Amino acid sequence: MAELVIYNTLTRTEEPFIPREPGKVAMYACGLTPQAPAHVGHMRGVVVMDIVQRWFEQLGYTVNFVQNFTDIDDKIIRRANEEGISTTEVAEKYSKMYVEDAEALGVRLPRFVKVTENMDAIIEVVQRLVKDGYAYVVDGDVYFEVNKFPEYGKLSGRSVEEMQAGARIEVDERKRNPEDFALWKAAKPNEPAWDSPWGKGRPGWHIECSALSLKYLGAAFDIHAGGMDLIFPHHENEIAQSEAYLHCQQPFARYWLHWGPVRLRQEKMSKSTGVVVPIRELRQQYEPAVIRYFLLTVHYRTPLEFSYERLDEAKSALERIRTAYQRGQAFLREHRGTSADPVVAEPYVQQFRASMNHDFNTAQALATVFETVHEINTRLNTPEIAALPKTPAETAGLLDALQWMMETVLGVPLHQPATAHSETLEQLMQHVIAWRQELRSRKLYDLADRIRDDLKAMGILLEDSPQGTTWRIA
RNA sequence: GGCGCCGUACCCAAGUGGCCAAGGGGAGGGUCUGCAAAACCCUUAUUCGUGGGUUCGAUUCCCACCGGCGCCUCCA
Repeated sequence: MAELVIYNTLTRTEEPFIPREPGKVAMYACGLTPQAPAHVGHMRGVVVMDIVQRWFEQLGYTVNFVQNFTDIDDKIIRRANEEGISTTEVAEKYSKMYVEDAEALGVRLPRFVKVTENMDAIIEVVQRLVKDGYAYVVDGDVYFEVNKFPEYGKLSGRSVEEMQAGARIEVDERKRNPEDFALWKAAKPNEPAWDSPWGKGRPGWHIECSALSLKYLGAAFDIHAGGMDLIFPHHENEIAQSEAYLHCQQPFARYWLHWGPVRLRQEKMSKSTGVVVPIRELRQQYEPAVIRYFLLTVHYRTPLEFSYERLDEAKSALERIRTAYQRGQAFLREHRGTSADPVVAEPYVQQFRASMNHDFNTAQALATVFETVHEINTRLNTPEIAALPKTPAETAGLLDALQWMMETVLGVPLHQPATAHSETLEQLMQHVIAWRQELRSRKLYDLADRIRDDLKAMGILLEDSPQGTTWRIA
């Protein structure tokens, strides 16, 4: 289990993964503020974490994966006012959409935790920070005092002096230092508020992730993940307040994993700029498996440029994999009862494992997938090899390996979603194919070709081969 | 201005101090086939932004420059 290497933002190096507790992985990812439909950038994080979870499971770990919903904050309040519904309704509406989108992409859901259901835990952390002198109260607000935490800046690699030099933000006069950040905000009139020792109010953005992750995972948990744009200030602040809370006796989290941004037309996809492709819309245009495949074609830390050309490429590439898998299955149906021989597949599996163990390198792992595909195609394509007695067993082994790589690890289905009328449609197609075959045997090729062209226009592809005609939906 | 990342073929994209610099998409040629599709074979980087340095040897390490991006403000 020790062969996994993870890039840790905290040390800026690749480190062997050593769990806090043998056989177990505790991980936390910063979720989103549910106030708008999720876009492709959000889904990248979701898919990356799903892959991470799946790979840990393949390595034999039991994974405890927690993700938060920031279900109360300024933007949710604004949204609630715009839509004329309550903040709870806003949060529920968009959380639900997010979960649906994630599930559509084949993601196994983490344990979701909400800020509004964990106020006690949050207040408890703030209280202790005030008591221990790391935080101070001003007019019902509570601020964390950055100067009290000497290691501030260790994640993002900047010093407090540098930040002051480059500060562009307006300084709140009530703060002792410009970098101090809010742990608790006093309620303004007509805002949702919770009781606290400092009066009615609600938590600051950073404190919730600290409180929730510590509550559900405990100190020094294994992996804290998020988008790269969260490194500063969000994660930097989380470390400061959490380690202060832990009296600097233990680290907050041990490995910091950050995925790269998704860009659109050379700009980061972001709600605030409006440069977004909502995943909802994209799902209308592309099968979720294609979207997921597209997200895996690049290493998770590399920025990913979104484009429809890339998605079309992903579609073609995935089709190549699926075609090989389906051909292989058809071949095996002619050789019922063969048990899989894993020997031929073994080198591919090993290579795939090595890629995944090297910081979850899915882009590299996909190269191995294609080598496996090539191996399968060659066997089926070469009559002398296909006729060998051992070929069915070896092919079965290769198909098992392919399925394991694609479906079990990468979570990309090898079958397209079944159509609603598949039973009827299948019967109909068999008739169409038979009639067309009749035309072909009478050499009425223009009629046969017209049928094929018409079906193609409908999105149904006919493929003739010496073994007969097959059909599939494009 | 500060911190950090990146620049590999027509496009996307892995990667390593020295074995032919993965893989995908696209394009061209060939095999099979009535044709098409799929698949297979061949071709598409004597070279990894530019210029120096370290080294027996660098695309890979160091420095400078050019170009692109992220963060420094809410952000996945």
